[in-house]
Amino acid sequence: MVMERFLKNNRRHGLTQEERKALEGAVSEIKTLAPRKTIVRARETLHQSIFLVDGTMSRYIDDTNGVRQFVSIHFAGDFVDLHAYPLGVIDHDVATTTEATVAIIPHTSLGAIIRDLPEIGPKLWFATLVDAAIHRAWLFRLGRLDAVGRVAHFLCETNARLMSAGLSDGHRFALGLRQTDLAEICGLTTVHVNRVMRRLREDGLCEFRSSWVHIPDPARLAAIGQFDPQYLYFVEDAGVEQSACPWG
Amino acid sequence: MVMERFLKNNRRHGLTQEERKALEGAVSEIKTLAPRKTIVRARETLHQSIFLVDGTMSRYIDDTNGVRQFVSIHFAGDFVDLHAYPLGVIDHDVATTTEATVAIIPHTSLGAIIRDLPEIGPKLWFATLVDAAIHRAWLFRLGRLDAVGRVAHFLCETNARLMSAGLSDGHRFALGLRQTDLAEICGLTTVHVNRVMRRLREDGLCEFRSSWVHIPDPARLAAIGQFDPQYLYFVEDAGVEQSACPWG
DNA sequence: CGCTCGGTTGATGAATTTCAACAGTAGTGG
DNA sequence: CCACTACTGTTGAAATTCATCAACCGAGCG
Repeated sequence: MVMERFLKNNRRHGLTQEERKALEGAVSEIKTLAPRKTIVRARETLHQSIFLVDGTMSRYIDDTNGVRQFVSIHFAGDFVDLHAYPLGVIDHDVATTTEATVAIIPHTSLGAIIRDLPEIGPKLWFATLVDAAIHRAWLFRLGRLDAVGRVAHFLCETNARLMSAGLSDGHRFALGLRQTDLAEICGLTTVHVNRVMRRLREDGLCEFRSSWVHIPDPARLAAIGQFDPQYLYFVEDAGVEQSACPWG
Repeated sequence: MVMERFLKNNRRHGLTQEERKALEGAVSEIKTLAPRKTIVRARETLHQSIFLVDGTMSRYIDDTNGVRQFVSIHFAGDFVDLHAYPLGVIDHDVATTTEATVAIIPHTSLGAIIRDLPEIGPKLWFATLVDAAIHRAWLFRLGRLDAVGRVAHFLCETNARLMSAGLSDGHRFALGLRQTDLAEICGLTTVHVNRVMRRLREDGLCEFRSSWVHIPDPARLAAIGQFDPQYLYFVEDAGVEQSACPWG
């Protein structure tokens, strides 16, 4: 049951029972990682990828003064650095934020599975491209939203992703992030994030207390953050014609 | 010779002669597109992808007021929306910036090629993941650099990419972008980009004249933009051990 | 000539950072 | 139980960056 959440919500790219079994059979090790540890460093050549079973992890790039920019945040069910398989070398660091349970999958095993089950390759490809789509949404967030909008957008995205993983009821979820982390995600200072959080709290838009987040009115928060979950690719729009992708 | 530039600079993922021929044979149409036209809209289901033979194109997301954020810019040799093949539906708009010559490749043909030439799939996957790595660099740029740094970083990246495509000598290149475009790339206003350009000009770091860019001292500009081209994945570091990727 | 488009400049104000200090909470050891 | 420490959150004041608004310039072109 280690990978039951992987691609769970996608009709078109969901895994078959056989494919899921094969992936789980490829797990070489399951381990628990301490919180706030860097697991992989930029420029490393990787021979394995990390599937996140429980907890949260992040990917980030530090500037020359050590100021950090998160480029991704991952929850249970995410294949955190699957892109290291085709890329070989990685261009950013990977770390835990909370304590995390991870399944390690060697790239040699991945290669074997992809050869044996030709339909799984494009599904893995798809999974890495959803990460890219999320990158694009983050670009929009940083480039075009003000501080309140950025935080609101991130919280909406997180709520949507955690809902899809069964980890949010749509209004409330646990989140192992500090205000400092929000700052490093949203390209702001900690001080300013603190002011933004107060503003959201006073406006009844979001409570952020002791790692619990409560969103009374998700629609209103989404409006402020100009959030539209389409880029998360959870479900195909009903009635939309399928593309010609032979693996579709 | 339509696709000669594609993956040209990558030793590990470079195409074989046979693979290149197959891709070129899959081209259903070559056409010239007028500048500043939107070619694909977000949420469209695509049955073909665009390979850019000549000119420049962009991908962008508009906010609710129509203010634009570029998420990607493409030059000759880029497979602009190859990710539409696994994704099916696209999460952003695609447009020309200059007049552009493009080769259209139907997804059905792509599927056939990938079935026939099993080694090409991972190379295409790789190409889409380099785009994702560039997205991450853009996130760093928007999140952690000030206005001067952002513009400097973008110009360094563009110089590096155009050099790799044989379109820059390392100091000078043509660029069909206005200051307004730089603003939409860097998350700034046009007015502020103008002031940044003046500053760079006065400091002898960059001339930006009538679509020509001149960079007298790329190293100094790179320092200001904290630019490190590793994320472009042009060449593998010599001596770095290869990953276990069976397609490597 | 007058139009349009892209670039340029100045004045002003708002958003955000910076620096600095302090508060609350939990853990730890005496 | 208290003192001490460490960590996260909170607040204030000042400085800075960047956006906004408005005007003008200069080249290209009908």
